[in-house]
Amino acid sequence: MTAVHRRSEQARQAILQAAFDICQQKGYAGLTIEGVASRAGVGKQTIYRWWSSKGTVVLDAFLDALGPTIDVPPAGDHLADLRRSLHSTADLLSHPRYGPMLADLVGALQHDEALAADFQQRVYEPIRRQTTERVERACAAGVIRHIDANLAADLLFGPLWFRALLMRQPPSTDYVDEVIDALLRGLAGSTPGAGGRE
Amino acid sequence: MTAVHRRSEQARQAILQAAFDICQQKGYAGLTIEGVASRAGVGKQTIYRWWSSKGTVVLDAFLDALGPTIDVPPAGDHLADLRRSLHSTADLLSHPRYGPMLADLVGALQHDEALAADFQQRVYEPIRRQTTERVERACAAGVIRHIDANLAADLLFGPLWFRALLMRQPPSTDYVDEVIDALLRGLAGSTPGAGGRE
Amino acid sequence: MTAVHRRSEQARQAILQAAFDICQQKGYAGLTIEGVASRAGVGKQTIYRWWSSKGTVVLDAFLDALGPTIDVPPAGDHLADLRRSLHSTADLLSHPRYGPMLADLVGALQHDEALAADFQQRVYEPIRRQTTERVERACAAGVIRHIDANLAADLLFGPLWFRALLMRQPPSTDYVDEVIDALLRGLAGSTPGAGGRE
Amino acid sequence: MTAVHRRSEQARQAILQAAFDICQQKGYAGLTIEGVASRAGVGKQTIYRWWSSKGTVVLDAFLDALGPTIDVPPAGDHLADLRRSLHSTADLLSHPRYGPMLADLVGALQHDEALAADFQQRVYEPIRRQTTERVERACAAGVIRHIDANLAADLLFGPLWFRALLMRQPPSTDYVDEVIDALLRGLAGSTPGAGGRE
DNA sequence: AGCTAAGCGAGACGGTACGTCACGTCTTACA
DNA sequence: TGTAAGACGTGACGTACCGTCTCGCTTAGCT
Repeated sequence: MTAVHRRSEQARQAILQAAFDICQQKGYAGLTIEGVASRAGVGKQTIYRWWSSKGTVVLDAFLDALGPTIDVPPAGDHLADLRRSLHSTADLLSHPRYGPMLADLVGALQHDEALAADFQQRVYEPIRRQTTERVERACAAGVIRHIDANLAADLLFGPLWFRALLMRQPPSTDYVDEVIDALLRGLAGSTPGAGGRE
Repeated sequence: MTAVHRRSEQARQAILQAAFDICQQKGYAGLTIEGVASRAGVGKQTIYRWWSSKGTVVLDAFLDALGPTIDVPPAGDHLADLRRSLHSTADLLSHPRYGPMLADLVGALQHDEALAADFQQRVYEPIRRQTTERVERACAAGVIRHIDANLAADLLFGPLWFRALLMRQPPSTDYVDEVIDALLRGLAGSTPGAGGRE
Repeated sequence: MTAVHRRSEQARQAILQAAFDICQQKGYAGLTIEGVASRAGVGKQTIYRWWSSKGTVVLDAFLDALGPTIDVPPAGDHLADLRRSLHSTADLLSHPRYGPMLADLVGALQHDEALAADFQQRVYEPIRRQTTERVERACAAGVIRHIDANLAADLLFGPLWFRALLMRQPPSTDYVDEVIDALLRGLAGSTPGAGGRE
Repeated sequence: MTAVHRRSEQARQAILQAAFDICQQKGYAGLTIEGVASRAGVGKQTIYRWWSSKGTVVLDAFLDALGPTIDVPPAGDHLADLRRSLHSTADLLSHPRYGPMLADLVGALQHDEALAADFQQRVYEPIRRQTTERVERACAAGVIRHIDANLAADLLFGPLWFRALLMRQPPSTDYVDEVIDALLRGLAGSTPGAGGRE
C-alpha cells in the first residue's frame, strides 16, 4: 500500500549541500543542475524527480541551512523584538556569503511564479506573521501609534531590502537603527498642515 | 580619420525594439540574443559588437522605451513633487507590461555586476538625485523634519520596491499615499521615551 | 528441499507476449526492457532475473510465438521437402509483421555475440540440420548431384536472406521457385571449359 | 546569394575518421554521437547539422574509407570479372576490422528506413549494376546460360552474405570458388525430370 | 570614379547545459 | 523466495544558446 524504496535522505542532503555550496561559490546564475548532481554524486534524474526547477532546489538548500536562523524569538519588549527582527534580516542580507545568495534568490523569483509562491509561503510569510504580530502588540501596548500592521511591516523592512536589492549596499547595523528611529520620529516638519496632496 | 561606415541606427532600433517586445512577452529569462537577432532581422555579431551582455541590451531597450517617463518634472510644492515621484515609480511597477519587466531587470542585477553598475548609473542615480534634492529642499522649507536625504529616500521608495519585488504585489496609488502619510506622521506612540534599543 | 516460490509462469508469458507485441509495433530498436515490464505489468527485476539481454527476450518471444511454424515436416519427396522448407522461410520473411521483426533480430545479432550464439543454436541449427539431411537424402537418391550439404544449404537459403536483409525486398513464392530452378539447372553456358579462375 | 561560411571540410573529415575508428574499436552499437564528437574535437551540433542519424555517419565513414575498394575494374574475361567481384566482397566481409563493421551496418539497416535507402543507393546499387552488367555480357558471350541478371546476382552474392550475417562465418576465398563452381555446374542430379514442385 | 575599410546579414563552429529516456542494480513490502 | 514497484547512479539522447569566427555584400569618405 505504501510507497516502496522511499526517497533517499542521503541523496536529498547531498543535493542541498551541493546546491548551497555552489550557490555561494558561483552565485545563483552559475549554479546548474548538472553541477549540483555532479558535486553531490547523484544522478540528474534524482534532482528532477523531487524538485521542479533549480530555484526550488536553491530555496530548499537555503532553508535547510538558514531556516532556523530566520526565526527571532521574542524577549518581551515589543519594540525591541521588532528591532531584533530587523537586525536579523539586515545581518542576513549583509552576510558575505548568504546575502548575495538571498538576493539572487529574490532575483530569480521575478521570473518564476512557482518559485515566487514557494518563497512567499516558506520564507516570507513566517517573517511577515511574526512582524505583524509584534507590531500589533506594540500598538496595543501603546508603544507605537495605531497603524495597519502590514503597512508598518513594509515601512520597516522595505528600506532594508531596497538597499540590498536596488542599491546593492547591504544594510549595516547602524543603518537599521537609523531607519527605526526615523520611522518612530516621523518625517513631518514644523510647518503645520503640510501633506503635499494635490 | 573617422569611421567609414558608422553604426546603423536602423539596426540599433530594431534590436532594442525586438528586445523590448520579447522581454514583455517571454520575460527576461526567455530573452536570448539569438531570439533578438532573429526577430530584429540582424546578425548576432551586430548585437555583440555594441552590447556586452543581454542585460545591457534590455536595459537600453527599457530606457529607450520608458526613459522619458521616469523623470518627473517639479511643480513647486516640494512635498507634492516627492509624492508625484513616488506615484510615478508605483505606476511603473504596477504597469501590467513594464512592471514585471522592470522587476525581472532588477532580478537580473543580482547576479550581474556590470549590469548592476549600469543600472545604478543610468536608472537609479537620476531618480535618487532628484529625490534627495527634493527632500533637501523640503527640509530647508521646514516642510519635513531635518533628516539625511538618502535615508529619507530609502524610507520613501523602499516600501514600494519591497512590495513589488518581495511580495509581488505592485503598489497601488492609494498604497503610496498611505506610505507617505504614515511616514510623515511617524510610528511613535503615546508611551514616551520608548525606543526598544537594547 | 524445493524452492519456496518457483518462477511465475504467468509472468513469463506476460513478458514474452509484451515483448512480441512491442517488437511488432515499434521494432526491435523501439523495444525497451522498461516498456516490456510496464506492458506486462511486471517488475524490471523479474525480466533481468531470467533473461540476460533484450535480445534473448525477443528471441524467446519469437520462438514462443513462431517456433512451431519453423519446422516443416517431410512429405516423402526429398526435393519437394526442400522446396517447402524454402517456401516456409520465404513466407516468414515476407510476412508483414514477422518478417521485419525477424530481420531486426538478425540485425541485432551483428553486435551481440551472446544473442548470435543463442540464435545460432535455437533457430538456425535446427533448420540447418533439417536442410542438410534432406540434401543428403536427395543426393543419395540421385535427385541432385553430389555436393557438400552445407554448401547446398547456403546456395538455397542465401538468396532468400540476401533479398530480405540487403535489398529489403522479401522473397515472393515465385522467386523461391525461380531460385530453385536456376540452381538445379546451373549457370554454365554452352562455351565448354569456361571457369574464369585466374 | 550563396551560403556563407561554408561547411568545414576539416570537421567533416575529423568526424568521419572518428566514427570509423570508434566503429572498428567498439562496434556499431558502441558508437555514440557524443563519442564521435568528443574524439573528433567537434560540437555535437556539427554532426547533427549534417547527418540525420548515427547510421548515416557510419555509412559515410565507411564509404569515405572503403568506397574505392568496392569497385572492381574489369579485366576482359566476364566470368573472371564476376569471380573477382565476389572475391572482393568476400574479402571485405572477412576483413577482421571492416567485416564486422559492415555486418553491423547491415544490421542497423533493418530498423532504419532512411539508412536502408541510403545504403541501397550508395553501396548496393553500384555493386549490383556492375554485377548484372557482367552477367549479361557473360550470357551474351555464351559463357553462362541465359538467366535473369538480377536472379544470377542473388545466386552469386546471396550465399556470401548469408554466411556472414546469419552464420557469422565470413566467407573464405575457397568458399567463394566453391560457390561459383557449384552454381555453374548446377544441382540437378542424374534422375531425369525431378523438380519437386507440388 | 574607384578604392578600401568598416558595418552588416547570415550562419557554421566548439562548447555547456538542458530536461528526458533507458540502462542495470538496489531496496522494500507483500504473498 | 519470487514478485511488483520504483528510486538510484550512469550515460547518451537531441535541442537550445552561448560567444567567436568567417564569408560576401553594401556603403561612405578619401584619394
